[in-house]
Amino acid sequence: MDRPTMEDVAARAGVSRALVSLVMRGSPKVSEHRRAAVLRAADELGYAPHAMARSLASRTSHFLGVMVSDLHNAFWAEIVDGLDACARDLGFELVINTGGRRPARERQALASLLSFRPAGIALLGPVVPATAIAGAAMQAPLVLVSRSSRLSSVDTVNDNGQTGSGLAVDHLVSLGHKDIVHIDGGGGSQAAPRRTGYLAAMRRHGLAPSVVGSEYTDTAGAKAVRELLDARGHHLPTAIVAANDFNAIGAISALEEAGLRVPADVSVVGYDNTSLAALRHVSLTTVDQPRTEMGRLAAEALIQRVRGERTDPVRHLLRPSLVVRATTGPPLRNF
Amino acid sequence: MDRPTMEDVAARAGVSRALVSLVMRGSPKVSEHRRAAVLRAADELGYAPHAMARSLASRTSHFLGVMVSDLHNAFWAEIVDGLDACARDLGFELVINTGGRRPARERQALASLLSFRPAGIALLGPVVPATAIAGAAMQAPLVLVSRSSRLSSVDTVNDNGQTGSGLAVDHLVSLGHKDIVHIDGGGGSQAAPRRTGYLAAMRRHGLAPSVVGSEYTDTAGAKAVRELLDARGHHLPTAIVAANDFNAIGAISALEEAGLRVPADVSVVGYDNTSLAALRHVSLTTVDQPRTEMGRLAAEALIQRVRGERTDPVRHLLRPSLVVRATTGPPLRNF
DNA sequence: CTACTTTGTTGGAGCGCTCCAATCCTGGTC
DNA sequence: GACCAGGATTGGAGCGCTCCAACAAAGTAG
Repeated sequence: MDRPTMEDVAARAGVSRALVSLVMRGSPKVSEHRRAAVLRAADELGYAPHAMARSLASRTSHFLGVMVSDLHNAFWAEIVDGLDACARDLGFELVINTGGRRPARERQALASLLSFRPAGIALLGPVVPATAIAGAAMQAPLVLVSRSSRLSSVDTVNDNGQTGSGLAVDHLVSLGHKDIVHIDGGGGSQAAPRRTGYLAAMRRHGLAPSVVGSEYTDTAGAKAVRELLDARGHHLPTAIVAANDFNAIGAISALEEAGLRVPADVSVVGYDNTSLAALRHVSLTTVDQPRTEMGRLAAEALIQRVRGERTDPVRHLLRPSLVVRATTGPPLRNF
Repeated sequence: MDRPTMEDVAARAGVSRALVSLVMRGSPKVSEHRRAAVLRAADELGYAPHAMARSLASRTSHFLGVMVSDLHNAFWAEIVDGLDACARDLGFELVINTGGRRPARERQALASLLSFRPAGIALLGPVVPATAIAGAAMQAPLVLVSRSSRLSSVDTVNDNGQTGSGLAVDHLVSLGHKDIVHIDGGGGSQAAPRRTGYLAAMRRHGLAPSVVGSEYTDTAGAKAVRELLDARGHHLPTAIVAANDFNAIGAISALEEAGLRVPADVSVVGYDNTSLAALRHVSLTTVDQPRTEMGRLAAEALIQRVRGERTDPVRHLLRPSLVVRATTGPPLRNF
């Protein structure tokens, strides 16, 4: 398992170690003759550069550290796709980590990422305190996805949750709904703007808003609906704007268990357009965040900073869009 | 962004660089007095060790490279959980990568992981050719999850797909089903043993097997059912053993669209027990792989090799279990 | 034919750390 | 008070690489 070094390659090719280094970095100032010899020697020896030694010596690195808050949620996978595509185009690799949405573990994960001295750091939906982010931002260029910050040293990429819930409400109103309830995401990330957007849209349409507290899980969604059923009796709303897709699916289950049909009796809109929503069995009307684009913008922002092309912070606020599927329709009853 | 080095800490604490190194590595042979001084200096300077320099100098590393074939599939997230928990216990960190199920990209991802000289490598459901795996195994201890290998230098962790499908068939037979169809996963990983297990179980029960070719997606599952409907007309099977959960959900949608009820008309069993299956709206009877355990065993096997405690390959073949939910029941009709 | 570029190549220093042999202290012992 | 064992501390070499100044070789111009 003792892998060959540049020295070995150099010896075999009959050149100096520095020349091998030049070849490995694709320098143009190497004669074709020598380049071929070095490449052949490297190949014969099974030589592959040592990334650590390289970045130690050059005091730069060509990879970005990415901390994904939750590997279980495929939502982040598409952000990573965008991040990866863009980073790759610009000559960077991705090194991923996770903190499992637990602040203490995320802190460790962040420290571990930092200990590799990446060119930059992307935090996807982190739950660590702002001070930890500020600390990390002092060590490397940093971009935040799905979380905002006022620090001038960090860039952020978010979708406009306010606009998103607005789209959901507008859609329902245009179908003829008037009694629309919002099941909210509690303290979850982005729950606040979604709630605000719902309230603003209802006000804009001259309708009375109604918010039920909940969380980003399907069981919480089901629970919220059951509470709604208990509280409102037969005066159920005709439509629900759920906190996110999981929550929406829980809500739908509870509605169906109560003998109500979706969308005939109650229309439901989710948020996030997870792969779940697209399943034909679910076919959820939902708000889509341009995830790949978000990842791409995050990588771009990060690399601009890495290259020193920009020092002012960038705040991307992307426009979500509505994906209409089978869980919304005109209200068929009038309680 | 010029971070402090050991030299800086040493200067501030009034000791030598070597002593700082000892403190950082938690050596017992440092006086409490000095240790405290070093720690304080490090804290004041915001010093954090440079993982690369450390592993370059020590020629060992304390992290494991993990290539996840597909970040979109939460299945792997739980394997990573197990891997992470065990690795952490034994003093290792995880560095994650992905190749998006594309052989070329996975190759790159593997090379990139290797270039960091990790202590070991875990490949989760890789689709790269066996030769690439053999090559990687020469560079670092390697464990394969959800993929088998005959190489004596690599360890493997798999669930017993054959047993798994057998459990599904047994369950259905015990409910009274006789006409049980298997929708298979085509060339997908683990599709073959699942098919074999189905065939063996049907034979064991003296029933006639019937396999429909398909893939690991919900649209493929739906398509397979529609083909079944077309081909069999009113002679539909009373139960289906699907390739995996996604496939099962597609199958259920297609059945429902055709006016059939699940499980009243047709029972459906999935495979993998993804978080999807547990959603109350889905509530799919499925075969569970002990994922966390698989991750744990993978980490354990890897670290044993890293430590040189073992050179013989280990082949873990875990016993899956059946999770009965709402998509299976006794057959209510006799076509 | 000498002086000056240009192009290709090289040795050496050094990145931040670990590891080892050598050194420096203590306190205990006779 | 000299001696020693043992622990605590240190300088130096070196990990595999990059970078730079220096240099050799081959043109190019005067």
